[in-house]
Parts: sequence; C-alpha cells; structure tokens
Amino acid sequence: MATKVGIREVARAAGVSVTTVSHALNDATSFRVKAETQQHVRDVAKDLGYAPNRLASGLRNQRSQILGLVSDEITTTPFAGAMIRGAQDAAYERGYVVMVVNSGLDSELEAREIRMLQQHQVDGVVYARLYHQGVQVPAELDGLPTVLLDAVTGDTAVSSIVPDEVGAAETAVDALIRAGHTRIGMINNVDDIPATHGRLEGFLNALRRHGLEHDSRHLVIGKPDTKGGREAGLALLGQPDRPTALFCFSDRVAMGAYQAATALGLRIPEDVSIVGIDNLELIADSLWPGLTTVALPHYDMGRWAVNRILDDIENPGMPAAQTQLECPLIERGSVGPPPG
Amino acid sequence: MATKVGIREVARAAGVSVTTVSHALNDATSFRVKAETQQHVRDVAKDLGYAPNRLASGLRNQRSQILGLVSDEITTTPFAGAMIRGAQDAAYERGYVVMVVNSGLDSELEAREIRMLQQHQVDGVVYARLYHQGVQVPAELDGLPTVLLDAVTGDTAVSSIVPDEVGAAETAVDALIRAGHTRIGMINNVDDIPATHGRLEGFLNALRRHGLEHDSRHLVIGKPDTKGGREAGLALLGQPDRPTALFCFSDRVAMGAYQAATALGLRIPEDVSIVGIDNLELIADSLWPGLTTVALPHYDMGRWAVNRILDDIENPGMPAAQTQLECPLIERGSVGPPPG
DNA sequence: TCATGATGGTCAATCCTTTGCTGAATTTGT
DNA sequence: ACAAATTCAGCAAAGGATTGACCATCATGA
Repeated sequence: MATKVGIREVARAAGVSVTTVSHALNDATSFRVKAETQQHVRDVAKDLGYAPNRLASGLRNQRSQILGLVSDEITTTPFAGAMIRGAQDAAYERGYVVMVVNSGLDSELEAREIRMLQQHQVDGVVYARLYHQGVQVPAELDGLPTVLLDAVTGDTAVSSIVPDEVGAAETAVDALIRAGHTRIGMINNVDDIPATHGRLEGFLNALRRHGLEHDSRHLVIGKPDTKGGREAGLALLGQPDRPTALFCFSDRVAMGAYQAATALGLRIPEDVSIVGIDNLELIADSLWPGLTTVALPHYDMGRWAVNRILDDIENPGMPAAQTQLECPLIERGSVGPPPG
Repeated sequence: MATKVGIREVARAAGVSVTTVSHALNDATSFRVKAETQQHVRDVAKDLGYAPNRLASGLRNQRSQILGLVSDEITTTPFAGAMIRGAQDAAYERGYVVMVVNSGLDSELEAREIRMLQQHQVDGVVYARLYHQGVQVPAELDGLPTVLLDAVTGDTAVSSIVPDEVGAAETAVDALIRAGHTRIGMINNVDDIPATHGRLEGFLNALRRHGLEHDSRHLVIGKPDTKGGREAGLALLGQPDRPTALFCFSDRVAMGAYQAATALGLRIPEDVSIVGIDNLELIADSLWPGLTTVALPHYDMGRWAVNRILDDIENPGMPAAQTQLECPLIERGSVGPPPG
C-alpha cells in the first residue's frame, strides 16, 4: 500500500490543480474543464486507485451520504435482516450507506443512539419496528428527515410505510374462497395492535364481498404463537360444524393449527385448508405440506423507506405520505378444495 | 431548532477559545485547563446541546469511529439480525457505530461495497458469513483491520471467530447420553462444509468417550432441510433396531425428524428423543414438544468480532487468533429417558 | 488593432475539530 | 526581589474535498 492517495496526489500526477481534478471527477460533463483533460484526470485517478475521502467531502458539503436505521429488535424472526438488507440495497444503489443501531425497548438508550447518529451527520433516518405498530417518534429526530417503517404515528407530517393489513387478509381469504370454501374460520391475535384489527377487517370484507356469512363461532382469538394457534385450532376444528378452512393470524399460529389438525386426525389440505400471514420461510417451507401464506414485505419496505428518505432529501418539501404496501400470496400446499 | 451549535458557539457562550473547549471536553481530566473552567465549559456545552461533528473530528484524527460489517445474506434465518445486533451493541459500548453492507454472492458487488466503506474511512471491518465456511478474504481488505465472523481462511494472520462445531455436537449428544440413551442415531448434512465434519466428529467423540459403539446403520445423511430430515428420520426410525434418540444436524432437520416420528406413530420424547443444533427459536419453540437444541451463538460472535477489531485498533500488533466459541445447550422438551 | 466574450483553469476560503507551539500570568526558589 | 518554572489559554495550521471568485488565453467582430 503506497502512501494514501488523495486528490492532491492525483492533481500532481496529472499535472493539474486539485480544483481541476475535483471538477473533472464530479461534474458529469464539465464545462469547466476540457473533455480530454477530464479524461486524462480520470485515467490518472483510476491508475492511482484514488478514492475520495467522504469524511472530507461530507464535511464540506454538509452531506454525509449516510443514513441511519434505528430499530427495536427483540425478535427471533428474520424480519430485521430483511429490512436492513432492503434498506442497504436501496441505499447502495443511490450512493449511500446505512448505519444500524438498535435499542431494544430502552428509550433512554435509543435517544443516545440517535444522538450518536447525529454526530455522524446522518442525512436521514428510518425509524423501524419489527411489528406493525403505533409509535411516538423520539424528539431527537426533530429536524432530521425521517420515515417510519412498519410503524405509524399520529403526525401526518411524517412519512411511513406499513403493510396493507386488511389487503393482506383479503388476499389470504380470497385464496380460500377461490378454492371453494364457504365455511372459513379465523384465528386472530389477542393483542390490541393494527395487525389484529386490520386482518379481522380484511377477513370480514372478503366474506362479505363474496356473500358469505360469518359464523361467530368460527372466530377465535389467542396468543399469536404456536401454542395459541394449537389451542385455537383445537377449539375451532373440534366443533361439530367445523370450518373447512382456517385463516391464521400468522405463520406461527398456522403452525399451531397444523398441530391441532394432526392431533384431531385431520389431513391438510384434504380435510382442512390453512393459510397464514408472514411468509416466514423457515416455517412455511418446513411444514408438511408447505404453508400457503401471504408475505409481509419487509425487504420491500426497507427499500421503500430509504428511497422515500432520499427523495425527501434531494427534493425537500415533498408532502409526507402514509403508504401501505401490498402483500403477495405465496402458494405452497396447504390450500385445496373443501372436503366432500 | 436553533442554528447548528458547533464548538465555536460553545466557546463564545462560555467566553473561552475553541481550543479550551476542545480540551475541556476531550481530555478526561485535563491539565491544560483549570478544573472549574472545564466544568463551566461542560455545563455550557450541555445546555446548548452541543454534539461534536464526527466528520470533522474523524477527518482531523484520521479515525472515523465507524466499523464496516460485510456479510453475505442469502438467508431466511434470523442469524443475520443476531450478528448485526451483537456487533452493533459491542460497537456502541465502545463509542463506535457500524455500517452494514451485504453483497449476496456477487464478489464484484462486494468489492465495490468494500471500497465504499473505505471511502467512509471505516476503522476496520468484520467480514461475516451466515454459515460457517472457508472463505478467501477479498484483496480490497488488505491493510484494513479485519476479522472473520463465522468464516475461516488459510491465512493465520487474520483473526476469526467461529462456533465450536465439534464441541456443539458433543454437547448435544452428551445430553442424550445423560438421559440414558445408548442407541443414538445421527442425521448429518450431505454438504462438504466445516459444520458437517465437525458435528460428525463431535458425535463420534461423545459416543467413544462414553464407551458406546457406533452402529453405521444409525448414521444417515441428507439435505439439511426439513424434507431431508423427514426422509432420513423415516429411514432411521423405520429400522427394526431403531435408535432411541436422534442427533440432528440442524433444527430444520430436527423438524423433519419430528414429522417422521409423527408419521410412524412415535411420540417425542417418550418413544424417541431428539436434539438439534441452531436454536432457531422460531422452530425450536414452535415444535411440540419444544426442541432441545444447541445454540449457535451468532449474537456473541458479533460482539466478539467487533471487540476483537477494536482491540486490534487500540493496540496494534497483537497476534491474530483463530477462536472458537462454545455453544450452549438449550433444553426444552424433546429429550427424555429411552423407552422401556 | 483593440475591446469583448468564451473557454479552461487556478487560488484561496470553507466545512469543524484537534493540537503543536507560543505567550501571559502566577507561583516557586534562592 | 528577581529569575525560573508552572499553570492556563489562545493562535493558527492541518486534515481532504468543494466552490465562488478570479485570471490567462485565444478567438471573434468591428
């Protein structure tokens, strides 16, 4: 490794001033520097392996080309990785890079971490949650371009991206109806969060839209894990007039429903069809048969969030927008025609 | 938001020079500035909400306080998130922050991303893989403090951290032996990777150490997913002299083994005990009964890696070390005494 | 031939901190 | 009481890139 090569070294090697090097390198097709000079400078720069020091240019430009990503992270799901990856990919495409911090549930820590991001002069931050929920955006973020990911807040001045919960549920239930089911049960979550309400609404919408009536005995709620799903599944499938298909709040709940069906000697999908929401491949691909489910687009939300921030930065004054992302159906093997 | 407050503003407000502010703030207990002046400056700085600009100080100090984390990421597991979180937590504790990039399998892209990190003057990078494997560290990383995470390379001059594969397997099999099993089967991976060899070795070690003999019909290999586990499980548990316990290459394989056991009418753990490796909570907690397994310590490896880098940076010239991390047993409900 | 205007390039200031060196004020030593 | 040594602060340079202002050439038109 030779001594570090800066713009100075390039200038000397090319026999021009640093000013010219800067123009040659940055101005797309400069009118401050002759085309052939520009080419020459670029060749020299490449030969020397010149890489601009972004601390310096960031300092001068008042723009670091760094985005912050702060997330809670009390999770065992792959969601965090997917989000981060989506954010990073989008950032990279536009010449940015992302700094990740996570604070668990400690808002004191979170505040300090955000201050740290600010010291690094991040140009914006995406404030992310792993599960769709209402949040209060920390005061530290005031004055910094911010977008919420998988989170919403009362303030309509801040942009956010969340999954379209009711659309997701409709997509799932439509798949069941399309297969011919008319007696469809739902296992919902007990928790008071947007997903719970949105998915119930979507479920009811889909039934109504197809002129099916909802039997209240076919709706049961439980904790959104496998155990909850198993218990709820047992309750639903144990009924005399049991549903022929189950729409589950999540893939984990669906896994519980599988266990319930197995325990009751019911085959999937011959005796009962099941759909979930999440598309946790770890589960959906591992179940037998594979679980048909609706994907929560964490990767895409990550992409969307950073693109939105970057748009904001390049084009200040855009009105904020609260956006919902569609959730695609991922078909595997757990949906079939109703028995009989 | 008032106009940005820099060290200048603090100096003016405190009635001293910027030099003095700098000393007051940075020198732990300065001998360049009177104690009471120091306190006064600090108070003023806090009042004004002063936060140093790290682009500027990084530029001046030739140290950005940023670490890069480059990982492949073609995964659906929560491993990536755990690693990143571990790295971030450790970095935060020492005043650093981490930039994440990921390149999939595209080494051309990877090279460009690493160059991008270098433009941001990262002080070091952790080069991570999601699955323990041999790697060639990219030439771009030459001259930059680097540690390998979940990866090893021929060059002993670079530090690395990987899970102790053979130890992990021994831990798993010991648990089975401790429960009284003597006929223990193993479902191993077909792929030629360190985990495959290490876990087989650990399995055999554990048997030998307890004077048990290994029946070669009790070792079957398959693809390291649920389907592979199911098929292998069927083969193993369908034998007349079937093993009473199964050590599975991974939790997903173990999930397949559960399915095989269920299909054969075998109860877990009454008829057959099962242990896995990975501690994917999504699976291990969701199975019924819960899966006893050995955790791969991704979070801890993340922490270890950045601490190692930071040690290297603060204390250059330390000899490199290839380290293995112990993997703890996580007991749930899939291990019991052998039947009969 | 000489002002006028492009064209192509350079100077020097700037972004914000840190730090070597210098200097003033105060204390110590004799 | 005066020189020497401390103690406490400030000046200004440096770190690498960008950019407004300015300058030198050369060509054009009258």
